[in-house]
Amino acid sequence: MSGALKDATIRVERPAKTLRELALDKVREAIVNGYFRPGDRLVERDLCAQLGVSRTVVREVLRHLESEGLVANLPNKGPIVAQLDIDEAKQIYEIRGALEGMAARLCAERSSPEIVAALEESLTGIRNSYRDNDMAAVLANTSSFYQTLFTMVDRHVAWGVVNLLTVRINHLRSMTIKTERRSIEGPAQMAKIVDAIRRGDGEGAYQAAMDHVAAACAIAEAVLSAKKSAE
Amino acid sequence: MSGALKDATIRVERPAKTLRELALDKVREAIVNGYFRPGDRLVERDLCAQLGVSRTVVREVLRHLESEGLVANLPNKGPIVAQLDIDEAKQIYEIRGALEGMAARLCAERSSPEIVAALEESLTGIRNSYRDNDMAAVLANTSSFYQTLFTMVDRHVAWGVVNLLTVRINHLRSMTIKTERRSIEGPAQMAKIVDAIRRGDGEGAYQAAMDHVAAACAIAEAVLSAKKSAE
DNA sequence: CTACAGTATCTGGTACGCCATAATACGATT
DNA sequence: AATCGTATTATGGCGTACCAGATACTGTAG
Repeated sequence: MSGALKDATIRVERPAKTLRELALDKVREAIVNGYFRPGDRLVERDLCAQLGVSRTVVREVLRHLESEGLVANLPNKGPIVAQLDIDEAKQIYEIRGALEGMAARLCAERSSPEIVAALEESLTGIRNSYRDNDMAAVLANTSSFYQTLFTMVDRHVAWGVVNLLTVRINHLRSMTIKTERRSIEGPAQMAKIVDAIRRGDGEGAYQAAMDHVAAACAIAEAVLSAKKSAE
Repeated sequence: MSGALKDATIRVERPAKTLRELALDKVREAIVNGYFRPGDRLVERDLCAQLGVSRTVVREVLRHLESEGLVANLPNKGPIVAQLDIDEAKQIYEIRGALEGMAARLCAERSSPEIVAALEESLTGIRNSYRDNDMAAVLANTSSFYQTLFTMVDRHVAWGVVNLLTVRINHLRSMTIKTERRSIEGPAQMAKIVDAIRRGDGEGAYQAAMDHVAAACAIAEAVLSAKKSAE
């Protein structure tokens, strides 16, 4: 084989996604962005019709979402969209704080121009998205910021955990970022993380990451209790 | 209805476990305790025969284990028992350290006789199990120790995460606890956690928990590299 | 208006069948 | 004999049909 043609060059890319994975993504997205509301029943045969797939696939998808914590299963009644109570949300924020703080500290300890550059790119993305009032993009870029934080120090498992937990509080996240002062304070707090990493200040990065999550948690708590008293 | 007969008294207790859950437990256990080895293919129809359930159930179980990280799915080849590489194991220990440290700190901050008593009970269980050379009991009691740590401060979500990650390194755990000095050092390190909690020393409890996990990680690393060079 | 029986709905579970793909074995052609 | 193409097999992916048991609903009889 010609040396000029690397294997990767001609490799045919196949979607390779199974129907199950497609359906999983669809349903997860539908839950996350509120098409299915918490407490809604997820009737298997209805989902079959809506997704255009068989019950076999739907059931596997529901199992998967169940183990992700997005779907709860009532015995003899069937699956519903999981309710998120305020205490659980706080716990999730707390865990995120611990893990993101850990990742930030690691980034600072092995601080490098690449890490800083990658983080600043995400941060710029967030600022631009706020400027354009594109909240979906804010969320996506925020995720990307944290993903960078974890993957730059090869903490894929921790990132997986954070990601898993984050989908469960996604609708909270979309509410917190819309809060008035969040568009200023959020990026400012993240900039503090990056600064500490640039300085190689592990403890500072840890604290800054914790502070950022704590702020998000506080807003979420306010939003949730306001929503509850409104009901 | 007679007041003397409380509803709960006559309630017929049903397993309430679905076949799926039973099968899930069986397969998970089979993987965890080594009946299926890492890399083994898990052929659906074979599992049906071995478990005595239908393919639907088996498939749902495999999906579930996949999202737990115990099973990996090779495209166009099917599910295999996930391989655990050393780096991933280290990451899992690191996360456990962060979360168990967090829980220990919380326990210390709201230190109470109940918490201390519950932890000491588990600790005694561990010491007795070591004395009796019952390694399965050591594992169970160690889990119970940590479960207490988390549930005493109502951190069920974090406990769930730790539990999820722990099954993936279970065979490592069973190797580390068999190590010579672990029977002395392990309980000693855990006693330090309890002491710090008794004193209400949050930082000390955090450090002690981190140290304990770090020690386990070091042993696991040694075991793994020894095993690798033996191959 | 209430109690009860019947009915519809839905999940849990099973069985079976079809198709696509990958690997392997086998046979034919050069 | 080496290689190429084809048949077979193993297996996963997916769909459908069916049944049992629990629950929710509904209409009717008393």
